[in-house]
Formats: sequence, C-alpha cells, structure tokens
Amino acid sequence: MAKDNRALLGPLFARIEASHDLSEEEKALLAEAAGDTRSFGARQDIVVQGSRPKVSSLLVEGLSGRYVDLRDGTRRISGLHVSGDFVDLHSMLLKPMDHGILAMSDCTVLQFPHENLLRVTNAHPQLTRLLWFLTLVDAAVHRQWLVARGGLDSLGEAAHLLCELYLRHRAAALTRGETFTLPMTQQDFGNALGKSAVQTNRVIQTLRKLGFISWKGQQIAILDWDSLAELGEFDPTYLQLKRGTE
Amino acid sequence: MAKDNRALLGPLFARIEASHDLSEEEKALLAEAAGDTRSFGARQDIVVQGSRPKVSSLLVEGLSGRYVDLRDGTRRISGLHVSGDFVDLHSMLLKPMDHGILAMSDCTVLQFPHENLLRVTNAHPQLTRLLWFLTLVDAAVHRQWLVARGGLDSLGEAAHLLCELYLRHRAAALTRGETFTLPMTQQDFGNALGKSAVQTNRVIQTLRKLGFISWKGQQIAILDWDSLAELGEFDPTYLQLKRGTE
DNA sequence: CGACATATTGATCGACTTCAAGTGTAGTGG
DNA sequence: CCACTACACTTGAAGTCGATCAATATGTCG
Repeated sequence: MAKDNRALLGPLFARIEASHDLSEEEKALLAEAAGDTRSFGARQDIVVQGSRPKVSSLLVEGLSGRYVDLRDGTRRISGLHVSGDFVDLHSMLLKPMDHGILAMSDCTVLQFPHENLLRVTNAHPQLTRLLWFLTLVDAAVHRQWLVARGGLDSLGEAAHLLCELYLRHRAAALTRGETFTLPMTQQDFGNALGKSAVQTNRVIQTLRKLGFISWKGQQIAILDWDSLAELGEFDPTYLQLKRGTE
Repeated sequence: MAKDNRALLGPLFARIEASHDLSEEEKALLAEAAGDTRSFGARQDIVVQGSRPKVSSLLVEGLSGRYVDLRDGTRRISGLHVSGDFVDLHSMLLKPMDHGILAMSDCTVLQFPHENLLRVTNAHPQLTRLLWFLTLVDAAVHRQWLVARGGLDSLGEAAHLLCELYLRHRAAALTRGETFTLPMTQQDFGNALGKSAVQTNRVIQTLRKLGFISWKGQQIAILDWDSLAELGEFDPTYLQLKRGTE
C-alpha cells in the first residue's frame, strides 16, 4: 500500500521540498500514514460542510475549492487547491467543518486517517511542524486574498490570483514552461474573486488585450509575468517558496 | 518570572478553556515559555512586515491588527486581535512576515521566544496541537471574512464583524453584559471591511436606527443579537467556542 | 445534428467612493 | 471657565465601478 502511495505523493513532496528538506524517513512516514484514494466528479462534494471528517484529504489530481453557501442561494468560494495540497488538514483539529470542499473538476484524493496523523504528531515533532507549516501557508493565502479583495481593483485582483495560481502549480511541478491547466470556468474563477461572470470575462479580456496572459479553454499562459505581478502588486513571499520561485 | 506571567495569561487561558481542557501542568508549561512584556503606543508597529521575529507575541491588553501597505499608500487591515490572542504565533514557522502587526490602541504584549516554543513542540504533542489549533482558528476567521466580504452587503458585513468581535471578547472574558470596549475608530473598522469611512459611518448609523447596536465612543453594546446575527448570516461554528457561546 | 454549458457583448441600474463641508466632543492652556 | 485645537464623526452631492438583465456567439459532447 505504502508503495502505491509514493507515486501519488509526488506533488506534495515537490511542494514541501520547495521550502524544506525532507528526509527519506519522513517521506516514508507520510506514505505510511496515507490510506485509500477516492475519486470525485466535478461539482461533487469532497468534504461536506458541517461534517466531522475522520480523514484529511490530499488532492492528488484536479482542482478543488472551499465554499460556503449563503442564504440567497449563492455559493462563495473562499479558497482553491491544486494537486499536492491538503484540502482539509485542519479538520484533524477543527470540527465540525465550517465550510465545504467542492471538486471544481474531476478530482482524486488520497485520504489520511486522523488516527494515523495523530500518531505522527505524537512521535515526530519535526514532521508535526511541517504539517502545521502547510496549514499556516494556507492561512497566509487567505490573508493575501483579503488584502487583494478591497485593496485592488478587478484587474489587480485577477492578476494577483493568476500569479498565485501559476506559482502554486509550478511549486507542485504542474507547469509546462509558462503554461498551466486550470480546470475551472471563468464563472468560478470570478466567484473566487467575488465578481460576477460578466465582469470576470471583461477583466480576462482586458488582460488578454494587454498581452499579459493567454487563456484558452483550460490552458492559461503567463505571457508577461513582470507586468502581471506589477498589476496585482504580487509579492510571492507569502507562498513560502524559498526554492522554485526563481 | 513565571509567577508574574500567570496573571497576564488569564485571557489566553479563558479563550483556550472555551474549547479545550487545560491542565495545571500545561498552564505552567505555557507560563514558563513566556518571556518579557512590551508596550506599544497606538499606531506603532508591534511586528514589522518583512521582519523575521525571534519571538511570538501574545496580546495581553489592547487591540491590534494585521495590515499590508499597498502601492497607492493605503493600508489594508486583514485581521484583528483581542486580549488573549497570539498576534504572530505563525512567525515561529513562517518567515519572513508577509504582513505587519499594528497596535490599533495602546497595547501590551507578552513575548514567547521561539526557542522556548520549539522546545515545547519537541516535548509536548498535546500542547503543540493546542498551539496549532489556535493558528487554525485564526485561519478559520480569515476564511469567514472572505465569505462575508463579497457575499454580503455592507450592512451584513458590518453585522458579521460585530457579532464576531463580541463573541471573541466574551470568550476572553472581556465583556460586561452585552457591552464591550472596541478601541478603534470607525475608519479602521471600515478598513477591516474594505469600506470607506463614509460608507462605514452610514452603515453604523443604520444599525443604530434599526436598534441592533449602540456605539458610543469605544463602547459597543449588542442590543438585538438575533437580528444582528441574522443580518450578518452569522454562524459562530468557526470560532470553535464549544463553551461560552451559549 | 441538437442540446447544453460556457463565453462574449451591450445597456441599464445601483452601491459605494470621493470630495467637500459641517458638527460634535475631549483635551489644553490662558 | 472659556477659547482654541485636534480629531472623530456626520451629512450632502457627484462620479465611477461593477452588478444585473438580456441577447447572441461558440464550443463541445452525446
């Protein structure tokens, strides 16, 4: 079992090693803590709001997002995950879930029973701090979104999110040159920014006309990183990618 | 030293015990990990953006906030802390600081050297998870702000933040009945909501006219909790106050 | 091909921003 | 005790950005 898991852990290890050294022993411990994989179709719930998970899920394939449903029936997206991200590592210590996790595209996750994770935290302080670190980066991303939203205009917000998503994909070794695959609609992208579909589309068109990005279907290319980062006032510090930010 | 610290740790212990059992031994360990206290005048930096703190600061007295300065010279507030909150516990594992911590009012903090905290995490898994938990609640608050901003109208956002601040004050035993002291200007309050001072003032007036709150100087009273919570679609789950939410 | 989702464009409307001025209110010094 | 100052709060008016409504492309998949 641990053997099969190792292949699935590639993006996670890549992400971790973008900022930390990770020994073979630690990799083995993480692989041993893993349980089963599960698949979800697009638009399915990976974790249900209000539930009390007994496992934490590592996204192995696909794109997922945190969401909360509001009284008016709309759904607000408050976070996004790429391969190699734990979608609910916090659920080990925080229950019940105050939000749901939605598969934005078809997704595969690797589940880590809390039982196993707790065992790790009992015996391995260094690995514990590493897991803690991952949740802290998550929080840093939330903070950055808060600053961007309200502090920048639509164009800046979109630019900021695109810069972030590009770097996160790259840290998990999911980019091909300046191109990456983002399996979500413009509407969902806009939802994450708190914008309407129409406004989102206009912003994307503007970024295209400026020659900063190309966005065809699910393929996004960063054509002018410097200008995009400038527009979004993007400072990658918060992603904690000591390596791989280059 | 530890003796003096015990008195300063009251709000922290109150907050923790709103959700966890905390043994005398654990309290002693926390008290021993504490170092010196420091005072800051209103508008001073408690932690400087970009710095690499060697201590984490527990807010003992006053109100502080996370902020990031934008290119246009404005300052965005992305989080608030009340007595009993660690303002930068994450700085133990996350460096450099991707934001600054500002004293919104005169503040006193108790500094915990990272050296001491790391020692705790090496030897006490349960206490480690407790500290981790505190950072996770912080993240949950960020998420909730993200949902409220963009998902609710001005009135709802303000109502949500007021509900949250009231409960957080109460968890730290800082309320008198339905009244608490919020030592910040309407302008800063609005900044935390991403709103202009003018709009903020209009919203507050509306909440007053509706009879939901009273806000005189720094004294805020919740006059109609149910209506306020309804307006802000406020669900206290995310604050993880199993007790004291009543 | 037909059906359905996604993307694009135009026109109108409303919320919030900005600018500007006026009203407390607490603190200071004569 | 009153004038003076500083800062926060309050109110009005005009302008702007993004939401909403309403069509019309453009895919894409059975």
